[in-house]
Amino acid sequence: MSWTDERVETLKRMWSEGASASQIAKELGQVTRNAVIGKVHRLGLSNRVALNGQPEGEEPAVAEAASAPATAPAPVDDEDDAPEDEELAAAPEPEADAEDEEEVEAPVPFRRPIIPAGQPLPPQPSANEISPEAQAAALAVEKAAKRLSLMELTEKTCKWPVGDPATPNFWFCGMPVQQGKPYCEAHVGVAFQPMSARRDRRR
DNA sequence: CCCTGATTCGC
DNA sequence: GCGAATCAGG
Repeated sequence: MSWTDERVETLKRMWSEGASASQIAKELGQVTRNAVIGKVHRLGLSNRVALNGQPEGEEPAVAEAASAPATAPAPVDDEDDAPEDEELAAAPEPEADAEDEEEVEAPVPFRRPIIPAGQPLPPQPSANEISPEAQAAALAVEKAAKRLSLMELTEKTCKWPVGDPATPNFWFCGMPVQQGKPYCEAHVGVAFQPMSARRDRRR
């Protein structure tokens, strides 16, 4: 497969839309994400986000606006090609944690100590040693959790158990796991408490 | 371990 | 020009 005009166009479009190299590669097919990245660089449309200004000497310099007297048909009134906008290229940043908590003392709603058969539950940290922040985060996630059954769990779903396993109201969180962890971000937060944080937390 | 883009260099 | 291998970061 070679870089036909059509494929290059698709590449440009998706890249400008913020798609990752691997996503683009999958869409195009027959190419790897490395090929996509390489092409992106050769096309000169690299840095979607301008974040530099450091050791490397030159870089901004020229914007060859009219330096293409070659056989290239002059693009007339296209909205295309405007490499001058330095201010543009705002990276979509879906990071938004609206944490409005005045009462950090969460009343610990979960935890149902009644064990059906006598087998110990998985090492759920007792509520009194979870940091309030982590509790709040977990609580928020559990409200929006996917509520998966055991059979629906995969390597990529949060395996945090919620509820009493002996009742129909038992389910697993199911949110996207944090890389390498069995839980989502919020539940990682309650599962892995730093020693310093859980130290001396009275009930 | 999963992913991201950046860079290098033989082809 | 191309892209696998590698690097560097999250």
